[in-house]
Amino acid sequence: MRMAQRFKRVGKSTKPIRTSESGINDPEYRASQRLQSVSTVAKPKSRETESPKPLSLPIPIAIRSPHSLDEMKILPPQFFQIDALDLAPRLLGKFLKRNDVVLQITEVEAYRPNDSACHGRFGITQRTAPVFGAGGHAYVYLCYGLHTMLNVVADKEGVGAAVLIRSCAPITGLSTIQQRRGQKTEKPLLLAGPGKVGQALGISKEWSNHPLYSPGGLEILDGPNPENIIVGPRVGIEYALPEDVNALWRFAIAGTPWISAPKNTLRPP
DNA sequence: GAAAAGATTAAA
DNA sequence: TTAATCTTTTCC
Repeated sequence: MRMAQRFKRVGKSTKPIRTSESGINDPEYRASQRLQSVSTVAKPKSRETESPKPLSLPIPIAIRSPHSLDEMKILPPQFFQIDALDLAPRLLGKFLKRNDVVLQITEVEAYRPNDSACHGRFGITQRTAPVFGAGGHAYVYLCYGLHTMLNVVADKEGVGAAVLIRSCAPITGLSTIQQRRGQKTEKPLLLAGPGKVGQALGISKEWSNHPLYSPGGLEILDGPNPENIIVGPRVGIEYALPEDVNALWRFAIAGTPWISAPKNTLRPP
């Protein structure tokens, strides 16, 4: 029943992704992004025999060397204080860190003001207050009475916007992740899905409003920008207005196996 | 106060 | 396909 509804509406819109206008104002941060960013321009097709699918995201240097993990920089508050639609794709490739566990963000969704799918649509309540706070905090809530969902609050204070972390790739602390998840696998079953991310990080709604830019607890560290991104309509929001259901506000790293279901609604922008 | 529904998951 | 499970929001 719900499955049928879920697949009924697949976004056919060709509306281009909104690109950053205001962007990040900190010049120092911009410089560092330039240095480490990988080209986002699609490579020209040299041969027709080439595989149509892009290869998996290259393994970040940080994965191989714990030493370089120590040098990874925590992202400043201003990184998050932009439109959720700009922030969402920028979070791809970044790292979530809690003690020994480090996850790389592979799939996200943007939720914004005047968005009938956003939890902020009823205004400030006890649960949603962090969504209206300054960008860079966590918004954590319980879904279906079972699952802990982690969002990154976006934009300025007073704006109700956030980015849902839907999937991650495990980087360090695999055994801790497996223990918390109750799964011994290393396959995407381990971390592809928003409830799984919250469980793997061992967080509860008590973590809502936690600052992600402060050392200690749960942090977001800088990471490489993905080569290519795929987009699609958001998942599980059939109750929303059609224009919001159809908006292509779900983003994922192209080629990564760490993507939640349904995958067939994602495609190049 | 009661009731419905939910940004889901794993197992059958 | 369905049960699990409980908080939030709405409606009477």
